[in-house]
Order: sequence, then structure tokens, then C-alpha cells
Amino acid sequence: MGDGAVKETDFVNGFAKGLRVIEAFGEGDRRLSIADVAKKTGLDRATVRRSLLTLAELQYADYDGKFFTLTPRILRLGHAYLSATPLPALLQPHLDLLAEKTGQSSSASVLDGTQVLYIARASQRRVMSINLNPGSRLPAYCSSMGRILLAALGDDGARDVLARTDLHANTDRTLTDIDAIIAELGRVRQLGYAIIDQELELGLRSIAVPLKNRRGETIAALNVGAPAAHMSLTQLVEHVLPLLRQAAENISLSLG
Amino acid sequence: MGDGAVKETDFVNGFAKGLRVIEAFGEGDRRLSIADVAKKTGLDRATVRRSLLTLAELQYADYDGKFFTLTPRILRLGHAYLSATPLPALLQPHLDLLAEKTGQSSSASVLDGTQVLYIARASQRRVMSINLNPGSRLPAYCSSMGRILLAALGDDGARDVLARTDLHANTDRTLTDIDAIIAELGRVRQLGYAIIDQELELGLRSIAVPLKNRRGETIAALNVGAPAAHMSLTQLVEHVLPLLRQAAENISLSLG
DNA sequence: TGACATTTGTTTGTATATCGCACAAAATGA
DNA sequence: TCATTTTGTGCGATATACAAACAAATGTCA
Repeated sequence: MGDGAVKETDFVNGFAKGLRVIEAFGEGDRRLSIADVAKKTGLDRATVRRSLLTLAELQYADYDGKFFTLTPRILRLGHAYLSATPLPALLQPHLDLLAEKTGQSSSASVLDGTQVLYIARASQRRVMSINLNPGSRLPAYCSSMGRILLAALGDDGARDVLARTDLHANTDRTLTDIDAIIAELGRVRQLGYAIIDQELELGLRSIAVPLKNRRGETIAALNVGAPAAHMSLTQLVEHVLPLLRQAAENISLSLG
Repeated sequence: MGDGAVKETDFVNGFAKGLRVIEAFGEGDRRLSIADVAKKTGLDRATVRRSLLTLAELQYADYDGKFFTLTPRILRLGHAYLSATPLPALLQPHLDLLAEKTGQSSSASVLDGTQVLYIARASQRRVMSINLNPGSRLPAYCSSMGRILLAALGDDGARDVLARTDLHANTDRTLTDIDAIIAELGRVRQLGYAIIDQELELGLRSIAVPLKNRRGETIAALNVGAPAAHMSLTQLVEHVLPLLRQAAENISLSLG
């Protein structure tokens, strides 16, 4: 099944398919029928049905005879990561402080495929039209943290990711040309920070810096996002950037 | 396999076992060997091995040849719930506001078995020795939101849950006698709020109120937690309780 | 150190469970 | 009503679980 090096007998198909079924609830509707999930996942309806009934039996999902919905219990799975991994817990108080000092929202993320994956967040106020929390994903190519994480991959690595990305213009400011983005990543590397000015969503600006371990490797990105009406680009660089860098520095030190 | 009404053929064992494997990472160490997980879950080593290799193949886990660790990608699963369910997103700005007004942490939770399960949280400062986030769980019998949610079950329902709970004294103030807790739940019902004064952890107080839908059913609990040194019981009731009630009222209205 | 016991990871054989297909039944809509 | 979509169900082919055996690593003690 896998294209990797593992033997077929070392792979549990039923488990892998079940995980795809859970993820089918990620985008859009929370109430899905068996046929809905089958369409979204491309799995056989009979297989989807068994997976969903398994989730319902374990109370990870509710079933009203027609539609399935995930229950909060499914949060246990992500929590297994959040509680066991030191990084998110370590970041949280620093993000809280950043949010407090700037009066805006502050987040941390890592790269997951072509997307930025939020691992921690402190929100002072809701800044975007969508709700962000640990587990949320945004496209890397047009988010400030994504630019930081792509820049850390080097030109070749970044180009690989971008080649796999669906580059579309969320606003009329969005960079969608690979070479233009690669050039921007060079500036990001040189300056040590990335700024996104309404490329993801009109009215939203954000600035991000890398979080590095002792070996100088970028292990995550930190950002502060603000409504364009609240923060000019100049303010972001002059007022927020020093705070971000300070936070990154403090966190790096406590990484030990 | 299940003890419910589903037929055996409608249950995917491999999936159910894989989920148990993921949850094995929830408590304690983030680096687990095959044997570690087998011990924690009670599953056969060979079965655990294939589940873990499946997770690694799908990049939900890393494997260094000896230990497995979950990757942030596992957050996608919990996010499937958070992004698809309106309640957590609806709650977040209200919790943010509560945290800002009180200068403390504010959370929302639902009951999951004998435990309180956090579905949203706004932290001004870290108040507890442990890190809480969506997916975190605390025992219901000795937490303020737990008392609210147990009270909503009625005496019989609450007694059922408590009978299944491992009641132990976290501090010398913890109520561990079922009848004493049931009596307290009566007061909670009457007053419309629950207060925990260092029953869960020394130095921590918290106050919670129910969040009700239009039919008057309790669908979640909201709380504010504070270090005992920052908030007296009187302050909680006189200053925080009105804010909590106001928030619950506002949220109820926006439930439509 | 070296022999022995324990633990761990991996493989194998076999009974059993699961998959995906094809079809039946039920629901939905024109 | 009929057409369409969705759900439920036997069935043969295949995949998986379990137990047991094995190999490798690790720990223990004289």
C-alpha cells in the first residue's frame, strides 16, 4: 500500500482508511452521511460505513441514523500530541505575553506538507474571518509563518514544496509566481523576518520570525497578526518585530 | 467486538486499536517504544508495531528505529472537530473577552465520560501547573465545570458517573464522598454556579456557570480560573460571576 | 569478564476479520 | 409513477490478529 520502504504486512489498511474518514470532517460540513464521506475520501461506501460505525461505537462520533458528526472526544487524539510534546506548552506563555504586549494575536506553527500547521496560539481578539487554533492549517506560500518555514528549506526545498502547491490569488496582492516567491524568500532569509500584507485576506497583515534550536535549525515560526487598520507596515517592523525577536530568543534559551 | 448493538462485521478492529495506540501517547512520555505502547494499551506487540508503522508511513508519527513520537500532523484529527463544529468557534471570542476583563483564564468544556473535556480556552496567564488546551481533560468530580455538567445530569445521572469515577483527594479540600458531592451538586443547581476552592490543585480557585440552549438544556460549561492569591471567593462571586453569566447569556442568544 | 535471564523487536503459520464488489432494499425527488 | 440516489448486505478474495517461536539487544550477577 505505502510507497515507502515498509512491507505491506506492516501496514494496517483499516486504520489508515479510518484516519482518512476522520479528516473528511475537516473541511466544510460537520454533518456527513456515509455517501458524503465516501465521495470526499474516495473510499468504498461499505468501508466508510464500517469506519463510521466504529467511530460511533467508540463514541468518537454521533449517528442519528442518517448523518454522522464527530464528538469532542476526537480532541483526545490531537491532545495526545499537544500534551506529550514540550514545544507547544513551552511556547504558550510566550505567545500569551506577545498577544498581551501587542494587543493582537500571536501564533506558532510548523510546516506540514505545503501548509502551515498551527501548534499554539494566543488570541487577544479575533483577527481573521476564520477561526484559528492548534491544528488549523493555512497555505504556506502566502502566510508570514509559511514564508519563514519555506525560507528555511533553501531554494531547492522551497521550490519543491511550491511546485506541489495550488498557488492561487486570495487577494490582488497575493504572490502566485514561483520565481517571485523564491525571490521573496531570499529577502526573508536576509532580513530574518517575513511580512504578509493582505496576501491571504484583505485587511490582514502579519509578521513572522523563525524559532531556531541551538544548532541554528528553524524548528518553528512565530507570528503576530493584526488588522491592517490597526497596524501599519512600519509599526509592525518597528514595534512588533523587536518583541517577536525577543520572544524567539527567550524561547530558544529555554529549549536548553 | 463492541458491546453495543452493532454487528461484529460493522466494526473495524484495526481502526479501533490504532486509535488506542494514538491515545497511548496522551499521558506522560512522548517517546514510546513498541513495547511501551503494548503495555499501555494491553494490545499485542505485533499489532502495536503495525499500527505504529502505519502512523509513521502516513507521517502522523516519526520513528528513529527505536522510539516513536507523534508529529503535529496528528492535530489534523482534532481540528476536524474544532473547525467543523460551530460551538468552539462561537465561544472563543467570548472567552477572550472574559479573560481580558478578568485578567485570568477562561475555558469552555463538555462532559466526556467521567471527565471534563476542554473545547475552547483563552488564557491570560498560565494558572495551573499543567497546560490546558482544547482536548485537555480533568476529572469532573473536583472541577468547577465538572460540577456544573454533573449537576445537569440530575442526581441519578450524576451518581452513575461518580460511581464510575476514581475519586481521590488531590488536596485536603477535595470532596471524595459521593453523597457529599451529590449534595454539593444540589447547591450548584440551586445557585446556578459552581465554585472549586483548591480541590483540584492547591492555590487554584475557579468558578463556572452552565451554557444552555433555547430548550434550557446545559450544553457546555464556562469557567474562569484564578490563582487563590489573586482572587478571593468573594471576588469570584461578586466580580467574576456576573461577567460569566453575561457571557453565557450572550452566547445563548447567538446560538439562535 | 562471561554466562544466564529478561526484555524487545521481528517473523511465521493459521484462524479469523475485513475489503470491495455486486446486488437488494429503502429513501428521495421529479 | 418512475428515475435516481443512498443505504444495507452476502460473498469470495485478501488482509489482519493472535500466539508462538526466534533473534537481537539489554540487564544482572557471580
